[in-house]
Amino acid sequence: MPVQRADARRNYARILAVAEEEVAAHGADASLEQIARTAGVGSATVRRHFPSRSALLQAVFRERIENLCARARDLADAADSRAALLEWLAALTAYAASARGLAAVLTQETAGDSDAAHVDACSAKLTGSVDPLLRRAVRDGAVAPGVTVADLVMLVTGIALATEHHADPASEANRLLALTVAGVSPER
Amino acid sequence: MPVQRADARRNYARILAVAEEEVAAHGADASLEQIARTAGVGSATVRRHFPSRSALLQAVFRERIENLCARARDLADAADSRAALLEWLAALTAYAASARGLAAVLTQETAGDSDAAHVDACSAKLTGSVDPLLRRAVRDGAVAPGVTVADLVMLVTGIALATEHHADPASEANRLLALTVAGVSPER
DNA sequence: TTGCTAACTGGCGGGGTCCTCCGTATCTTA
DNA sequence: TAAGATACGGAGGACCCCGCCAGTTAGCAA
Repeated sequence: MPVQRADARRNYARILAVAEEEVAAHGADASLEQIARTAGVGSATVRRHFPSRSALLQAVFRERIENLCARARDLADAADSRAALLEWLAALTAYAASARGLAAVLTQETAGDSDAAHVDACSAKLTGSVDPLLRRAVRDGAVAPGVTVADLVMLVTGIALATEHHADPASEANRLLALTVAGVSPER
Repeated sequence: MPVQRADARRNYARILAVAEEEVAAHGADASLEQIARTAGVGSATVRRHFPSRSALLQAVFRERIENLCARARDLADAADSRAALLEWLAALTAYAASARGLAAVLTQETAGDSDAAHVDACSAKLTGSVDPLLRRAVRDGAVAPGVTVADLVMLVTGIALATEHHADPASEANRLLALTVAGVSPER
């Protein structure tokens, strides 16, 4: 691949910018057609750059995911491993609850769907960055062994999905996260 | 309304039966058009009996919901209130994970959506039946006060939604439920 | 039994989306 | 600047949801 053509790069950027707004406004099932129209390109061009809907969503949320990864790395050597993990979970929850569609991407991803072959899969990055955080928490006895990053991500995205239609998603998601962390009915 | 006409009742039943299969096969966003075709009625007839998609889903899952309610009532005076609640949660999880679409209905419902005016809203029934169970668990100190049935339902439906695309939804949902019950990182 | 009437029905058309194909415009490189 | 590779976008097919409307039918009354 002898580098991408200049106009292709331009269009890619345009589409991505429009898609961000559109997804923010209409959630994960925003109209690709509408995005193409607003971006002033043909619908085929959108499909060319983003073969599937989830590919587009992935690109849209890439930056946010990166932020979360960076956050995880920052927290990796905090004094209190449990607090660090919880803080990160809160951040993830806030993102997932506010950015409609992020949860949808992560569920498909985490579930190991069709185009998981996509190199820079969001969840893969997340897993890589958060794993140290989780490992420390497990080592310190704050989290039961056997719990994986994927588990945590699924729980949070589940919460985000379930609260999506709620009146106040963010605060409800927080409530549920707290409940999940503390346990609905822990032994003893 | 001088009672429903006989043919209307017949069609209602036909549509419902077909819808059950179709939803089981294609999840919550099965094609209404397809349902109409298979049932041998016009698409308008489907719409007439079930004004919204969620109305149809509600009807489809009404029976299952009733089962869950009955289960809750049976468990209401079990010896161990905690075990009873957990057993019920497991049942709910199993239902939500196996019946694609049930989770979707419950999330919309629990979130207090548009047509919540619908008299026999699924979640309303659930709440009514399960509340005693939860109250006892709270009284016995197994569950923190302030936790509502809606919270529990949202958690479980969230888990179901998040695991929907997973390879083995049922077992994964179970894992996550156990984790949620025990707490990801309970204090002490 | 025989109308009558209101409830019920099904098809049609409009608007929208997704997806694919293919002739054409544009960029890159020599 | 000319040739070739690359990307573009519109047309068209398939599907779906939705509202409307004229025809049909079930159930009530005489």
